[in-house]
Amino acid sequence: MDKSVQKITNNVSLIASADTWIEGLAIEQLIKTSNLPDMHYVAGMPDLHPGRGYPIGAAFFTQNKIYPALVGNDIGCGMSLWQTSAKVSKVNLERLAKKFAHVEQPLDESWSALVASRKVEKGINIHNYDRALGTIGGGNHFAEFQAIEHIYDHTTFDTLGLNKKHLQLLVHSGSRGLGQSILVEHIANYNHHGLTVDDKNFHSYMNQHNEAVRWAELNRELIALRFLDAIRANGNCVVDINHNLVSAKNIEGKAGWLHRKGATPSDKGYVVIPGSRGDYSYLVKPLITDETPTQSHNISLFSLAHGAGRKWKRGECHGRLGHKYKREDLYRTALGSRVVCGSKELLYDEAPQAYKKCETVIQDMIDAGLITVIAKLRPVLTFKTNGECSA
DNA sequence: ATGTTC
Repeated sequence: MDKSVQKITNNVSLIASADTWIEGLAIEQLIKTSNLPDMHYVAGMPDLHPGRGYPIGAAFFTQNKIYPALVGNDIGCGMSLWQTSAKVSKVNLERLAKKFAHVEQPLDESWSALVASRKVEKGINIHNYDRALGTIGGGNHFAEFQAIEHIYDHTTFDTLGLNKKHLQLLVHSGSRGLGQSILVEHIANYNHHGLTVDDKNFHSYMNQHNEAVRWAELNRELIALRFLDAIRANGNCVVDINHNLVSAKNIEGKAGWLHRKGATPSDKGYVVIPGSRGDYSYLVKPLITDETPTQSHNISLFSLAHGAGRKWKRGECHGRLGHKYKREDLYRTALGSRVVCGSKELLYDEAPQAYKKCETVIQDMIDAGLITVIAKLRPVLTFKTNGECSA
């Protein structure tokens, strides 16, 4: 257990074994962030990598203020896993790949009634970003059909309503332009100083943030429904978990605010930790929950990795891979899956080579006593974008 | 990450 938990400073821990690659700049950013006023604990996950000033793949605990810049622009970004009714045995990859011509367009009128009622049910009153609702976006966002590669815990697998004969659908997306607009407005007023809990705008930010989280959840739901519709299947949501958000939390008896930036909550039930498009994803059971005796909640801050973690920066991947792989080489992966990605830059930026092997990240969390694995999922078809310009 | 880049 101890070999996968590094104590970086007095209040900074890192969930990673000594041989897991973590970029030096990411550690520097982690330490720098731990020195912000009112920062009590910081925990880096094994997928930690550098971001713009603050690291990605980490959780931050404050007591009397929040830092919207730590959450970032993609408020509510997360992962949802759906069990579909589509049979794995009937998959024809090339036929499947052609079914998603329309999924980046705004939802048409046939969705209006559903969208309107779901917005009311989720308490979403904002309408400015309706055109983006139900769309994946760019960057590392995707929708991926998967198949079960191996089941480690059959009881839990069955209890969750999963079926290995049928495809799963994993959706990674967030709050699109809505979250971005909330962060931009906040930074314009407060720069990176954060908001104290008694600031007149504290509740206003939190209300906007919470609405963006619900908007992102609805976005993933609509993306999943539209991908299911495209293949004429139906499905059920098995897990949905946000990894970019700030929420109230008690840590070691202290009431405060837990920021997660690319950090999956361990106190919200089962979660999926996705690998790159050429790697397995893992359905896992978090072990540090509100029921766990308080031995060391500040070590992982009720958080887990949100993926395999970037190894290479965005923008440098084409240069690193271009001489070895032509564009056509990247539409299939080593696991036999198919990739739909009309954007050349995204095709390279999100290549499997740009990410760490997910198994090392999973193993670090197992060794740290944070998770057990329920099932391993294999990518079948990853959808990024159809067109060059929409990414 | 981003109704997408001046």
